[in-house]
Amino acid sequence: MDEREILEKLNPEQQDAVRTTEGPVLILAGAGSGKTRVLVHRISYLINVCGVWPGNILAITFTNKAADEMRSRVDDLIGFGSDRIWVMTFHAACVRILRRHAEELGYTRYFTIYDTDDSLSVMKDIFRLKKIDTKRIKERQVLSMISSAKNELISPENYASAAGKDFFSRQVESLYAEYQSRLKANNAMDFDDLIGNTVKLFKEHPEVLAIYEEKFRYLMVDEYQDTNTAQFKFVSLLADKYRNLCVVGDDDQSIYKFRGANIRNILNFEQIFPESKVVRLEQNYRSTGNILNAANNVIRNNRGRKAKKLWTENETGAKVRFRRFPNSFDEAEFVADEIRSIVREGGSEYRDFAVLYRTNAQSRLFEEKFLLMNVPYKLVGGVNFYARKEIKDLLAYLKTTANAVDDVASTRIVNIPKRGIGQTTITKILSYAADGGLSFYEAAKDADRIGSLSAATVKKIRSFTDLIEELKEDAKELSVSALLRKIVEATDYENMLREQDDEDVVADRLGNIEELVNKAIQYETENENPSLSGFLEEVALIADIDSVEDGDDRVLLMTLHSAKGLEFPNVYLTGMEEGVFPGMMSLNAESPLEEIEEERRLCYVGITRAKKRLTMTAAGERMVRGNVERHPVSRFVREIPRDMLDNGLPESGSGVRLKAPSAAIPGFREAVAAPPPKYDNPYIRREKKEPSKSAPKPFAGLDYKVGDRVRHVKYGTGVVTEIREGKRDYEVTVDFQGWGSKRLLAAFANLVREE
DNA sequence: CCATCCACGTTTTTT
DNA sequence: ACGTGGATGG
Repeated sequence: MDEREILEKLNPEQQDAVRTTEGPVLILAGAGSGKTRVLVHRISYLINVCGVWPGNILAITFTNKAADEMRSRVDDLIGFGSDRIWVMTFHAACVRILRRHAEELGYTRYFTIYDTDDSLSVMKDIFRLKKIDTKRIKERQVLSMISSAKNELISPENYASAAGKDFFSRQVESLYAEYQSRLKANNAMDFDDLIGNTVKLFKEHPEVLAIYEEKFRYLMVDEYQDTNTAQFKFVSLLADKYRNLCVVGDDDQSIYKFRGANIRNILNFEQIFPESKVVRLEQNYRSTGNILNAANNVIRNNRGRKAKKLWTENETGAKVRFRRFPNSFDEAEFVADEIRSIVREGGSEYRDFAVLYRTNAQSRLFEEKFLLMNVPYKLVGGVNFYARKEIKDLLAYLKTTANAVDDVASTRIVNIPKRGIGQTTITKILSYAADGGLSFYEAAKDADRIGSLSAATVKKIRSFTDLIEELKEDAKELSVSALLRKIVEATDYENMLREQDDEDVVADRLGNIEELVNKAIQYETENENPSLSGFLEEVALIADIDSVEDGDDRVLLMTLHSAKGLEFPNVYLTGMEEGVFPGMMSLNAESPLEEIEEERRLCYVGITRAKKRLTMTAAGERMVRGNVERHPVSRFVREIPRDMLDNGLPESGSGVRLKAPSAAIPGFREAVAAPPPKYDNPYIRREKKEPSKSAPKPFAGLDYKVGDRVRHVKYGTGVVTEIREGKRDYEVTVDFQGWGSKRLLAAFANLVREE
């Protein structure tokens, strides 16, 4: 592939970005402006035109999915030698470096990676030991402070000087120190350590840094706006010598401040690298004109951003739609129902749709309606697959087998299945371990030397250590998947599940286990030298979004955060309400202005996911943590000029004809026409009136009313308890004898009034 | 040591 | 509404 071929499919700015190979480059890439395309072509240009050796290139992303995508596009474009390029996430790259140099930092190369759950159990242990009252500080709170410190490269030693000398900071400081020493004793690193320890390695061992700065002469960082201080340091250390650092990002899509992302990394790039060149990619190839306009109108309300304006040559397309429903059930039903009808009409597939929301908790309603309406969906996020109990149990067995020093893993499973080893015994073993400088597992093997344990208890412990010893032997010959099967069998895991869970839960968990075995098999076939620790590593760094495959035809349900980097023909942006999105946390924050700007960027990300059609929805009422809340329409909706929105109000000659006046339900569909918002108090309840339930009045087109007895073909007879106006039909709630309360759509239910 | 029941707090977002 | 963790009793 020659220069002309590489450049011919790129616009002038993209070409500029690709051809600027030397020195620091900042590529400001708006949403949908083809930044992955630029990165991939730039790699190809480096190799084919500049003659760079593929092994000298490091391309960093945040998610495995992004890395996989870039890898496969690079493979397609380059072919030979492309496997020598490092295309991976920050975490994966750091792990790879750390494995090689773990000894320099006092770890072994078999160190384990702790997820947040593991960190939590370590911290709980520390709290127990130090007898800290969880009423005053919570483990999670301390962990998040530690995490922020690590993101800023603040070590336990200099924590106090950074945070202050008050009692609280002192306490966190000592907890941080204790936490860190435990991780080290367990030969474990948490996510933040992976970055932080690599930076530490580079700083303390210049000879190691020399290897990698020599190796990675060309660095590329995707989603640069999301880098934190530690990641920035990692990159700048590597780039310091040759200065061929190309970062790609969009300050308007910075949405990870909460986990330490430092937006100044991108805003100040030109100050930090004065000789840098800036390339702006502002042509959008993804969305229609209307969608892009909406996005521009929302994001322009933010201060402190790099000036830019996306434009497109794409068609204007349909107006962005906004619909407001009486409650969140109706909202979910509308979305499910509409997707189903559109797909049934033909021309679209389920995979063309995504439903986005602010928090994972909002997914449930959609799941229920989708299930009910037989719309295939895939839920992304929520409880991570690898965070499920059964998976963590089995992984803990694997971890104990691979790295017997990992106390978190071994204490987790010492009594799974029940072996009669309780907290008291564990504490005794742990204190023996502490005295002798041993790990929990080593101490357990010495059980007969622990005076305070009875002979019966020693025997129970023996049954555990014998099993682990056996597994260690097996691990030498068996594949990971075979080892997993062996563990399931030896622990009689299936029967254990049956004893403690309901039938359907058991089926679910067994399915998950089977899936884990499949992952292992997949790992074995995809890797040249599969190993137990290799598998554990891969599994530790995986996120839920990574499992989204193009193959299956389903609607995707996910948070706005998970959606970053993806695109869909049709997008539903749901829960557009003050207090939901922007979330109440941002509204009540110390510096709401800043936080709301972050929410607005999130909204911008959401809008720009849509290619053809964007629908925003809101609910007048929704359940939040068990109680009903009423929220006004999100300010983000109002930031889109009214004439650019299709708000569903009957216009001349178009719109849905309502069977009953919409005024029957206050606030319904009136949002856009409502008076301007009062920004100072988003919680004003502007809709005080409840739909009157006292006097059941007949609804047009129905021959029954609340209180009537009706007959249903499947459920028999029941009493109508509620009738509500849905999007295109009435929603009737009926209390059936023997079936309980059911919510039905009048048109489908065919209810007949009983005399 | 274990099973069961109740109270509590929890929720942004994720590598 | 839900899950966790603590208290209680077996």
